[in-house]
Amino acid sequence: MNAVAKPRYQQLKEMIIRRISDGELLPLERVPSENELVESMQVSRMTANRALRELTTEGYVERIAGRGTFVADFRARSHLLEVQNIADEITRRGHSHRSEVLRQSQQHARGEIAKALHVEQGSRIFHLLLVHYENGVPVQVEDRHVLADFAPDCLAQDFTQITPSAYLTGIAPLAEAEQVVRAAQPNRAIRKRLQMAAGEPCLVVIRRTWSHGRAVTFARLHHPGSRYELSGHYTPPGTNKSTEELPL
Amino acid sequence: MNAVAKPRYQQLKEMIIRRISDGELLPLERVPSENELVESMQVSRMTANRALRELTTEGYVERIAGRGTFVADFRARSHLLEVQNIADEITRRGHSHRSEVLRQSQQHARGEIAKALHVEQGSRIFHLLLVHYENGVPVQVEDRHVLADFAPDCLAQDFTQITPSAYLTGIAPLAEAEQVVRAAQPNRAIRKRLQMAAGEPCLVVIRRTWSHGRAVTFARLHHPGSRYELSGHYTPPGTNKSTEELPL
DNA sequence: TGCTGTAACCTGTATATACAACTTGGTGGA
DNA sequence: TCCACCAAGTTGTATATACAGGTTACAGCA
Repeated sequence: MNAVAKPRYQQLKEMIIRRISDGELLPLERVPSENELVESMQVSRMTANRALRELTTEGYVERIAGRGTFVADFRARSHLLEVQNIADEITRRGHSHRSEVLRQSQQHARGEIAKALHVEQGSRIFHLLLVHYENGVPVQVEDRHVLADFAPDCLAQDFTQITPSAYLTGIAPLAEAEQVVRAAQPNRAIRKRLQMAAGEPCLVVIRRTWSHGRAVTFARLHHPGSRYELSGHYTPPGTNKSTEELPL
Repeated sequence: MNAVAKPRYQQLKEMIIRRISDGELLPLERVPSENELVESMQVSRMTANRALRELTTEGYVERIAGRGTFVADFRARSHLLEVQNIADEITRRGHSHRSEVLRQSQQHARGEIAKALHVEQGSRIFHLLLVHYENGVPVQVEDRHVLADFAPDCLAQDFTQITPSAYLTGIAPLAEAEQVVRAAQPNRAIRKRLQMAAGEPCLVVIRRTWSHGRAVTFARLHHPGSRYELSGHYTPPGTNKSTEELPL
């Protein structure tokens, strides 16, 4: 039952990973040098070296001789034409996922939304607005509308615990999806939510999903262009070729 | 132009990887201990430790405190119902692929072969017999028949450089494949080629491939049951579920 | 002003040493 | 015979030290 003390170098690694996951250390930001860790953490330089070296091979940081150690810049990658749960996608990369709910309200469908969901103007729908974070860095603003009578308990959900995508999949199988991908300049609100630099474009995915023959949800997903990409997967019938690994 | 000397620990790693890839060190066999490397390679124990430690995380060896370091046992895994080039599959795992050509001759189709390829008894076909090695360990005996008029220059190919699968794919797209998987006891010749223990079963894949509406090749692939498995991939329409990671 | 050299700091590698914990085989006593 | 104990060998971790080589900023000189 006694928890044996974890090795010192492992503690250092976990401490740094935590600071990255919490967003305290942002991509490209400087990580304490070996000598700084020697002083602040009371370890030998070789122990600090091992911790940082392993974090390098694990992809958390990058090291440049003569300059220092920096949080690795990651570029998220998703699969074109596959319905993805962003939380799964992020954890599959070994990163931490967190989401923030900005809006979770009932509305009446208007204009574009009503048209996309094939419902009458004024029909009851739920509006969700979330920001998804990968290792503390925002990677997606999810702006989603859901047919109210498809998911009546939508307002009672805690979407920091389960993503809307996972929640909706749990209600009924999502049989068909249509998505459009485009690049666009974000408005000020989106740019702020994604902590994007001025002039940086968004990758926008617009997705409509059908269940039991009904369009049930319509989502606009904004991703920061510098940190996200989609890759395509093409399988000719009977062969095993694919177009993975698209160039950036 | 001057090649700077590689680090000592890197030289050690490459030396050990080479001995594994050459088949000089077989799976589960003992690798020199740190202290033995200190003596034989004239390095400090910490350097030997780093080399062996990194080989562990890279999957080449396994270490057991108090016992020693051993070449990792690998169990090859292929995808069910996907036409695979075994050389690609092996190199994708980071292992080295080598193949040995045991037979490359012209024959006349008889019985089962003629029937499988939908040709008349006595039609000209080529017969290929190869053994594929992963890190020096045999993992597949490929017994293949190819329609002669589909691949007229088949006898001129060097199949140690390009696998029959890759060569045939290069001639024409393989549009359709049918495969049957079964477990069977190998005959003496197969057992010897695969260096299998007595009583160990084979996983046998029997594959027929069509191109341009014609069955062009028929292959029997024998794998040692203890070192090879297939995993299945199932994707319901419109969703993203899969049955990867089948239990052994 | 512009350039050069240098000091300070950084990572990368290598060694010697030390102790802890685990495994195995053998020795010796009950 | 059986069991307890110990010695030897192994990996795992931690430290102190040393030197090589890259980068940056700044002082000082032309």
